[in-house]
Amino acid sequence: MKQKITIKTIARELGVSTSTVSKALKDSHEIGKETKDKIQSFANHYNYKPNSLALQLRNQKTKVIGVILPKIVHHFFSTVIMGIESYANEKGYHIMVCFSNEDYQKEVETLRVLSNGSVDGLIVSIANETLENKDFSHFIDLVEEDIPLVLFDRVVDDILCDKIVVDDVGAGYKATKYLVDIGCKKIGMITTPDHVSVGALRRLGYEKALIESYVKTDKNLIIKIDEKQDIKKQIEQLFEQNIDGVFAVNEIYAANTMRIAKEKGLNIPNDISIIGFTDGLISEYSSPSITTIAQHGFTMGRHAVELLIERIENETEVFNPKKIVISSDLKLRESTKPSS
Amino acid sequence: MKQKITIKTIARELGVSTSTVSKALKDSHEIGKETKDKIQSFANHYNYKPNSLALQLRNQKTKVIGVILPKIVHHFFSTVIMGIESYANEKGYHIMVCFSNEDYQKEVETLRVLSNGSVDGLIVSIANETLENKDFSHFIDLVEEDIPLVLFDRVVDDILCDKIVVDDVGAGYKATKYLVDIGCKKIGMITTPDHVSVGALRRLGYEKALIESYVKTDKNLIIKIDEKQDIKKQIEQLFEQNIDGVFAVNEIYAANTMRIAKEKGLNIPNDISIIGFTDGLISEYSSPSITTIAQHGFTMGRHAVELLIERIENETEVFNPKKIVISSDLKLRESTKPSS
DNA sequence: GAAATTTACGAAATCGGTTTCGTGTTGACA
DNA sequence: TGTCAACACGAAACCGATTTCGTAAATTTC
Repeated sequence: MKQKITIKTIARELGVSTSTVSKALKDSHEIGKETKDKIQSFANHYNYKPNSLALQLRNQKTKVIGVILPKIVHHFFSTVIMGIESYANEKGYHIMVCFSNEDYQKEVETLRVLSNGSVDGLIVSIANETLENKDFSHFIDLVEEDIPLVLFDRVVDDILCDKIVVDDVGAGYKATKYLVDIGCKKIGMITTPDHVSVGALRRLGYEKALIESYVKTDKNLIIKIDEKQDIKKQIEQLFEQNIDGVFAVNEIYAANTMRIAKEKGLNIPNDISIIGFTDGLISEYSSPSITTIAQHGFTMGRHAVELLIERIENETEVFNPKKIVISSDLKLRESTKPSS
Repeated sequence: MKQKITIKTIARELGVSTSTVSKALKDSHEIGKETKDKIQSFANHYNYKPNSLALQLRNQKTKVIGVILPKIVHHFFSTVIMGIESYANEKGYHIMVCFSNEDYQKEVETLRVLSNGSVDGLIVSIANETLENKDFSHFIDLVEEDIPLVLFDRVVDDILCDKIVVDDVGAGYKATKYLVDIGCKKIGMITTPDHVSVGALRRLGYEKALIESYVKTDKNLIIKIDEKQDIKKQIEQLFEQNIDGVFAVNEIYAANTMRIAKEKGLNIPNDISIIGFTDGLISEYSSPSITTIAQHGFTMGRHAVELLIERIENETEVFNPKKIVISSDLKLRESTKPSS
């Protein structure tokens, strides 16, 4: 290993003290011009870089933001990361990305490890298993330790911290309303189990739209996907009923639905209209392309990190959790009839 | 900010020295049972966590691996990250993820910042702009500083470090050969500009397969996509010729090709067979689903981090760069005729 | 020319741990 | 009873920076 050059090396080599070196490198007026020049050119020549660990320890901050996601192979989360990283970088922060893999234990462990000083704050979207357990003590502890925390997308109210969510109810409403407006009479919904808050909220929007339109809501039209089972089989049940519209809470479900519809010989969008969630590559490139709710992941990421950095840098501020709701848009494509 | 509890706090509170506390917490035999119990239960009660920065400074290692990617909204890179994170975690490492956004300047800057001691080593896939510039001095400097570095996917030989690549030539060959075998007579290729090594290598495989099959290679059949221009328009040129097979170097190009073919009223796979690259969600969910080369991103990530950790932990070992080639598979789907 | 000020630098504390080495107290043994 | 080892703990150095404070020497001021 090549000898790393530190302030001490420079001091020894040039016969001055470390304080002098430190000051010279920051162009302090305390140091004479000659000495300064000598030190600076030496440092330059040997490509001296201050050890960031030492600085972090001294300043008691790392300029690192921890990000914990349930998974990454998912267009929405990828875009959120982009948003986080982009603004964080502007502000001189870096991000440390970890995955809970939807696993409670791994989430707890990751939180524990990251909260020992390696990061200045955390941005988290909660794992499915945790939402199911309803055990949020690891987050509550974090908040009590005054470690800045921002939750996004999958959030729970019990945790006192800033939150960024999409307007899930509104999105569900918008999608369903559109299906009603283009003439769908029997609209199915493909969603997650109830414990996943976003699924539940989108369903509320769905029901609200139906009620408003005097369409009878029917429990059999709502499929709650268990991801541990075969997804296609579960969706197929929906087709036993005579549906002419489907609202799915993510693009995988939407794509699967479309595939099944085709296999059954249905024409999209004439026989059945489909709306998905997440404006990802699948929706864009499948054929027909899928009408979808755009979640603006990049914007969410930016807002999340903005709030977090605000908390990190103004610790003194009285705590008063904010909740930012990002509105979502319906992006019309080919899987729905035009509204005319 | 709540008072953070340190070894010093414990020492003061319990009337012992910091060395005693430190030793007691690691169950050293030097400390008497009573004192140990007292200290341990105190630490436990107040939920003491050793400050990781202090440890990192002392041990001169961070247990963090830096990962720099050109972009993330891309199935292949997402899976690589998963692979890296998974094995890194097993080994007690965390990953710090940054993006170059295909930008030379940002790559240089990121490398500079991460190489000041914040990470023990780096895993990088080179930005397009850098490949175009052919300026790799920032990487070469890194290697000279003895900072462990592993390149993957987009690599260059000038940099003396471990590398993980897919068998791009073999993959191009495999895909093209398959198209020939199912009877395609005029096979187009949609690739990247030459400076992107992976594109160039896959093209070599393509040409090799054609030559072997005594098919004339034709420059007009090869489209090099400029991502700054409209992709579809560039691909459409290919259709001015009478092609009956296409090999695209990623799934976006493949999906676009398929879309254009459909618009032109061609039947897939009967009129034209299409093979893509990257076994991502688009290939899986588009219809027809796309036959593709599976790159095994997860495996690549694992191999990369395995090599890196090996380098980090056995610094003394004589340097002798390894290059691991991951073989790729042709995953048959609906966009190609069966080989029968 | 003595006092006051400025200049230019060094010593030492600090961040939060670990680790080496030293030392006072015990107990065992001859 | 004197010697020596074992035991239990503390002092201090160290990792690599920053920063406060102190102080010789040079310069200015009256």
